[in-house]
Amino acid sequence: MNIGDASTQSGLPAKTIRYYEDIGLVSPGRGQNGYRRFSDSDLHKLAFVQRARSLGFSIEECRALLSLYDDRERVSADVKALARSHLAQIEEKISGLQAMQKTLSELVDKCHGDERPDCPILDGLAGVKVTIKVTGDVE
Amino acid sequence: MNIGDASTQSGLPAKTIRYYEDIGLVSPGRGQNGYRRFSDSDLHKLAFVQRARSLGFSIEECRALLSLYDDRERVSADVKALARSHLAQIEEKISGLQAMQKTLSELVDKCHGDERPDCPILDGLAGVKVTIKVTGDVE
DNA sequence: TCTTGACCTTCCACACACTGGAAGGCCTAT
DNA sequence: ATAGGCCTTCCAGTGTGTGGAAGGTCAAGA
Repeated sequence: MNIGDASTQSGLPAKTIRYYEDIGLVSPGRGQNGYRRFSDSDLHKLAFVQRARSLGFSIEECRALLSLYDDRERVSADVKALARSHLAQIEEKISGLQAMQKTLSELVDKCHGDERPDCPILDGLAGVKVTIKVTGDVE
Repeated sequence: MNIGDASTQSGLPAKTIRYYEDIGLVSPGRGQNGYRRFSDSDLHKLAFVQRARSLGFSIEECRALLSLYDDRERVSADVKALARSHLAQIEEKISGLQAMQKTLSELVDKCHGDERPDCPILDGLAGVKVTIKVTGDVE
């Protein structure tokens, strides 16, 4: 199977597959014409990596997962530990993004968004403390 | 003010400040000795960018925000549109990460995580449909 | 047989936003 | 005079691909 078909079947761009070979994630054979030949096992690995990447695992984590996958002596505790650590990273990222979302949506809500230059978003970014506007007399 | 103090006051590493000058986000003057000299206005810009970056705005978005900040003729609608578009990107990222979190935590929950090689996480990555184990007779 | 077009190859450069380090100049205090 | 801490520039690397150029190969049709 040539790279085009491997690409179709794994859902990975041919360029990406070549890159994965470059960094040693897969090692397809070569035909006499120099074309890469992908075995079923190569294809499985590509699909495996595709799924792991889509769950946000880094390339190095994919490499570790692949070697666990290949290892019949593996202990599932190792896999679980890797997955949990990645899960924790995902959760941290979510928290960070939610904090951004909160701050930013508060600023966006305060901005009237009309033709005037006055803008709480820019004020917020400039470090101006946004004060609550009080209507009424102040002593 | 030299770069070290600008770094302390803006919360940005000196390296990053040099990089920001490289790409034209700030343009500090120079002293006779060749050292960068940061004015209050430079410092404001650095702090502005620091805050915008911490809200996840890209460098190009920061550049746009800075130029809106500098522009007395700006309309707040432009700022709001930029912020909203960024907010939408953040929310998309959150959704993507939450989907990963869901899938991954389901797999992690299924994995007993002991000394045996058997592992639903690897099975999931390999594309094995995880089936519900039914106890009892099957006809 | 020749041509066309789709496929494949390698190699180089770019994207983002820094970060590290080397080599060397400058400034202040002892 | 020397030490150290600051500053300068320049080069290279991070991670994960993506784009494009230049050129080889293959199968089908005229």
